[in-house]
Formats: sequence, C-alpha cells, structure tokens
Amino acid sequence: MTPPGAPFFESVYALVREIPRGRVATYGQIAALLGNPRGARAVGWALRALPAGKAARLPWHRVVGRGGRISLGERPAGLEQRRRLRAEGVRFSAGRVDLARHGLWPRRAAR
DNA sequence: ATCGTGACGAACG
DNA sequence: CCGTTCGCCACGA
Repeated sequence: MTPPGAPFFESVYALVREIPRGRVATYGQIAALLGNPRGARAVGWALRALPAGKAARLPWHRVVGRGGRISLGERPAGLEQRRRLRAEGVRFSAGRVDLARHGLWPRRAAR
C-alpha cells in the first residue's frame, strides 16, 4: 500500500478508491479529509502522477473540481472522465456534475 | 534546504 | 460568466 516514497499520494489513492459508484468527491474534499484543507492542489497532482497501471484500478474519474467542474476540461482525459461518470448514472448540469445529487458526504439529498 | 510544477481554489475586476 | 492573480501543498531534482 506504500511502495515508493510518497505517503501522501498513497493516502489520496486509498481515499479515492472508496468513493462509491455514482458519486463524486472534490479535490478539496479529499484534501480536507486527509487533514489539509488547503491541499487540493496536491491532490490533483497526486492523480496527475497516477501511473497507468494504477489508474486502471482506481475510480479517478470520480474526483472533480469545486462545484462539480471537470478540471481536465475538453482534453481527451476530460471527455473520458465525463463518459465514465455518465456511464454510472451521474448527472450533469450546465457542464458540471450535479453535486447535490452525486456529491459525497456533505450536501443533503436533492432527489 | 531551495526551486519549479500543477487533474486546485478563493478573491478580484 | 470569464480571465487573472495569489496562496497553498507535496514531490522530485
């Protein structure tokens, strides 16, 4: 669980791995859960550095930016992320993930 | 220990 | 709503 030297990265991966299907978490949320409310950027960096092998077994697509924005934008990876989210029933509003419905912990049900 | 790097985010204008 | 600026962070060189 902690092969190379990068405890922070590993902790990020461990948390992302637990995001339920059909739900999403924001970079800031993950950072906060790891004890670094200001470390959203580092979380994004951890995912960027995600090796292809690991990415294959990690729901990286369930991590979005503040407000449900897809940080990867229109880039290939961004389109791929949207495709995967839609595939598991995630709804989008104005190009952003509807956090009221699929956001992880906070937010209450919005049916 | 210092520096550059970004799948971030809040504050501005 | 959009683009810019600034702050924050962990990691590798």
